[in-house]
Amino acid sequence: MGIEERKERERERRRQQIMVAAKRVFSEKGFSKTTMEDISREAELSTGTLYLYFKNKEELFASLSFRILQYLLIRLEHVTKETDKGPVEKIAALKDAMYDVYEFDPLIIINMFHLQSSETLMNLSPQILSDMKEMSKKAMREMAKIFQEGIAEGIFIEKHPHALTDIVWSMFSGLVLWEESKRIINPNKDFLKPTLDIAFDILIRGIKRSEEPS
Amino acid sequence: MGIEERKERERERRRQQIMVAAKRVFSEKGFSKTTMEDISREAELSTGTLYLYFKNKEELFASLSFRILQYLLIRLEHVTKETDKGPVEKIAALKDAMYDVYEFDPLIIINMFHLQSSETLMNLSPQILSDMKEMSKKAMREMAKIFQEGIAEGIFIEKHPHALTDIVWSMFSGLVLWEESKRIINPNKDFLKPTLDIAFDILIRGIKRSEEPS
DNA sequence: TATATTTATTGATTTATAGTCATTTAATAT
DNA sequence: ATATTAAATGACTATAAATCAATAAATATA
Repeated sequence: MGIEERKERERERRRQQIMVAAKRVFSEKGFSKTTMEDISREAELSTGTLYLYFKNKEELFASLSFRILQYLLIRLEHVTKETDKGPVEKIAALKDAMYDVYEFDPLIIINMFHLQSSETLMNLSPQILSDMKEMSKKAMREMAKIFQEGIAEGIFIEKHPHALTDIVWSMFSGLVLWEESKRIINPNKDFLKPTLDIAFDILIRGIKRSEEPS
Repeated sequence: MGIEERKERERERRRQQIMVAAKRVFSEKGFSKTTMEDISREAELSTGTLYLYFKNKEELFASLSFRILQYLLIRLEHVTKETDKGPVEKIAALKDAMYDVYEFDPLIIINMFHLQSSETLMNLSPQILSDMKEMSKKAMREMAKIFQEGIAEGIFIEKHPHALTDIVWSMFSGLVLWEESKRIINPNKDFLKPTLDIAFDILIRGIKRSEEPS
């Protein structure tokens, strides 16, 4: 029964081949200006074939986002595992992880945030949607750990860790999108890094319990 | 020369008529699922006419966003003018203003944030683009005033007011988008208000100078 | 090895919709 | 009453997503 397995491998290969081509084109042209024909040309396949592996354009794009989220999750798990770091340092590491992921492919990240909408998500197949849901749940849970730890240690004030996670994530995605749209007016200026630093400074100050004499 | 003036008024009327129809359809179906034909049917006009008043679908949508930003600006100006309030209270009022604007038409706001991307903005005519730019600059300047005041009074820590403004705006838009995309998975749960409250609590704590004995 | 069956791929075709433009209709000026 | 200008129309064009009947390739069967 080796044939079935090889076929499965080949199928996965082709899927990856399409994703590699798609990533190239999307990164260069952005989501809406990329056509399925562009991708099929880049992948040296016909348009029809793309639809054998991905339900539609959105789903193909979502698969790329999924890979990036996978990578982010690994980075986050690494951060929470570092036992030598305290919660405050872990939040700084969290920021770095997020920023690194952004830098890895800004355009895919930007578009990912744009497509993170009901209009788009509802076009995905239940399988992919549930995979994405699972992945982001895991990432959020990982981040929440840091806040839980800080609260447990009495370093952070008592707020729902999940709410804090939502805030961090929103702040990050919001800043990425806002700085990107500011760049249209001022193409040379990129304040993402410094603004993100300030945002995290404030966040840490804001959740830290005011030191009291012991 | 009264005819020219009347014509101008009529032209503006028709423009508004289209925008009213567009708002109805966009609010109901979202940006991408709305067709220009839908809007023209709702406005009881032909498709061609829409293009006499708006360069394209994005520009028609942007005009709706523009109106909302205008309304937000008025609210913000009101907040900064309230001399009886301190900077901290003004930030709370800022949050309320933002949330009210969101509640006025959530779908338009959500889509506005989604379309706040280079891909879309570059499709707008220079006129509209520069109007939008001007409007958001004004809104940002208004918000920055609050931070400047707080810093001048020694209540807030010394951070660039414009960076703080960017952070507040990003946090708001990020939360709106994130809570919306969470609603696809959990349609009945809406945590925007409480999470926004927590976010602003943390922000205020984070920018407040720690009280020192005088 | 030759033939049948299954699976993968193709690209021409269908479908949908944004945007255009020649024509018509209405308003105003002469 | 007629000419000119402006506004509106909707059939048409262009583009791109998605489909599907036809074809090619791979595998199983005799």
